[in-house]
Amino acid sequence: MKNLYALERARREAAERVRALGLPAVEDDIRDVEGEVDADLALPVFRAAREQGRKPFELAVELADSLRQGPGGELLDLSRTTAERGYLNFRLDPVAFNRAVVADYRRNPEAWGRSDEGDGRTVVIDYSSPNVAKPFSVGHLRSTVIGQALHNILDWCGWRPVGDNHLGDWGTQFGKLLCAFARWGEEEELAADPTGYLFRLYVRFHEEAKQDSALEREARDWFRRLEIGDEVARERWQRFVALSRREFDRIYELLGVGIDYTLGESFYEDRLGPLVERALAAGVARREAPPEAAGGEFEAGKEVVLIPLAEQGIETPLILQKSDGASLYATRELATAEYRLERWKPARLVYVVGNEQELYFRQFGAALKLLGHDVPVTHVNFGLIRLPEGRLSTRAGRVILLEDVIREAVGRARTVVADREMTEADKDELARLVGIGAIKYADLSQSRGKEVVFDWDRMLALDGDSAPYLQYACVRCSSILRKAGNRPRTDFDPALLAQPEEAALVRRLARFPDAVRAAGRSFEPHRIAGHCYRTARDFSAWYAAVPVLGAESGELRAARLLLVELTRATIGTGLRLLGIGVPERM
RNA sequence: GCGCCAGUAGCUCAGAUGGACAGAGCAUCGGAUUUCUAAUCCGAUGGUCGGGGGUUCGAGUCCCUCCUGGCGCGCCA
Repeated sequence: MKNLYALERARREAAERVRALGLPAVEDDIRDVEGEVDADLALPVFRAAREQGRKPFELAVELADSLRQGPGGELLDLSRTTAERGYLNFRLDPVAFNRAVVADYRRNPEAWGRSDEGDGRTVVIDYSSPNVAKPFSVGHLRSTVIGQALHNILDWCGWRPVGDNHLGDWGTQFGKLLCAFARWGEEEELAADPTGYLFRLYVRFHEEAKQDSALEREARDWFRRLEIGDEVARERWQRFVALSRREFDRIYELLGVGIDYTLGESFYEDRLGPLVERALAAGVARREAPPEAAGGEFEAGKEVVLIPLAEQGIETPLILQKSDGASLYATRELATAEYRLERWKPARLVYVVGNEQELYFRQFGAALKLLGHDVPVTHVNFGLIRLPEGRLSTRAGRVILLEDVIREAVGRARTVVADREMTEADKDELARLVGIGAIKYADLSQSRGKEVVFDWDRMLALDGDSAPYLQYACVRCSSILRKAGNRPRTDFDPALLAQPEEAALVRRLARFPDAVRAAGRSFEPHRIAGHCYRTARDFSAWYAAVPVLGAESGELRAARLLLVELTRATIGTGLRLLGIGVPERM
């Protein structure tokens, strides 16, 4: 038996009542109403009217009349049902609704907003996935922050999420790095500043390769040596990976991100050959000489292994093996997917990867299906972060280091906090929560798909629609509850919450479970961010208008204290789902 | 050339499945603090939703077309 939240029950009730009058209304047809319309829930009857050959206006009036005269409702005050311009407008019964919302929360305060949509099914989420030997830039931030939020959200929606950090620790770029290191590498410099130095080598490689075409060939050969297990290549590669991972771990620590598994591309190395053979044997893949145009750097006449996808409506085939026998990103991805399917038996695979890989993921999904795996693949895409002067490019050395952003954000927050009455250590901790929260919120509060032009002031906003605004609302709640002794009374009637500002706040809070579900279904964390922001706004308005601790009666005070607690639970949970922490004081 | 994404207030963005007069933040202007934290609240100014057609009782949302920007299109990841 599912526990439905108050708003769902109200919608169901409205739909049932309408169905009882002979109209095929579904729960989803009932809309939440907000703003100046004089209603809480509404049903447009235009379609039904058309099917019955009636005028919408008349039908709505007739329905409203019947409902008004019919039996009373549970959560709806049917006596106040009205019709207006083709809409059937419902009113909640404020007494019953307030009680229901409070009861929903009290049933299990720790699980407020949870649902069982996922039904315990497993979903593997591939996110963060930075490349070894490259600095962690703000570009990787999006995948990391969105992925972690989705992990939390899907968990709250009843899924069993498995996060997998698919480290870019294999591929041609390592050939380049090994080549560069063999030519110009200095052990002392590597020891002094591992990732910085590797990055400089990588940039230098690309600069010199413009002049010297031999370098590209040399790099490919180094990667080939790595793949066949050459000892020098192996040893150096292992060191590069270890040094980078240490660096990444430090950044995840700073961000407060913890990913369930970190299995790099190299982990799947021994599955690549068999995968290609199997694809060939099954007739899914075939050998083919690449078109002349793409030749040049490769030996003419040699064949690649590819999966043709024209029948799937994709003109570009997916190449599994280069003409020199080396593997590709796609080969490793397919092997990775098979491993994940075997190990975790997921009902869905999710990839938090940038927009630019849209075509690739269509190819990947089609190829996976051809290989006999029927699991749905979701590409959770997001827009590139770019600078006003152009896109970020590791090769061109045009990067913004995440660490610099963090330092700047925490620094700005620290300035605001400077004159607070608290210990220096508490100020540091607070600045960290606020600064990092601001960075994450800037990313998670807007829809994923859009390109982002990097702007310090916008990313690090500390007022308005920002993380600190939400954190502040929570802190005010905590402060009130602390002063009330943190011991909530339960002997009051939630129906006492009848001021306009608190009625609005209760309705807002009641929508939280919907917001979480919507975020989970669409893989869009910003739906939760938006809801939390609106909640904080409603709370702040209420806070300014209505006294809590100084309420006229003990019972009213208790009721309002519960509203404060519920607000904190809502915004606090929302922020936690987004991976943003909340301080005790600000 | 083909494909994907985007174009909403001066700036940055919300507007899921088409629904009631298009909403926020910032900026600008004007107010609020002997009372639970002013990182706050209240109010005002500000939009032919890129242009043009179409479908519909109803379009920011769907279809067509054009314009602008970004990205992608067999041996990078």
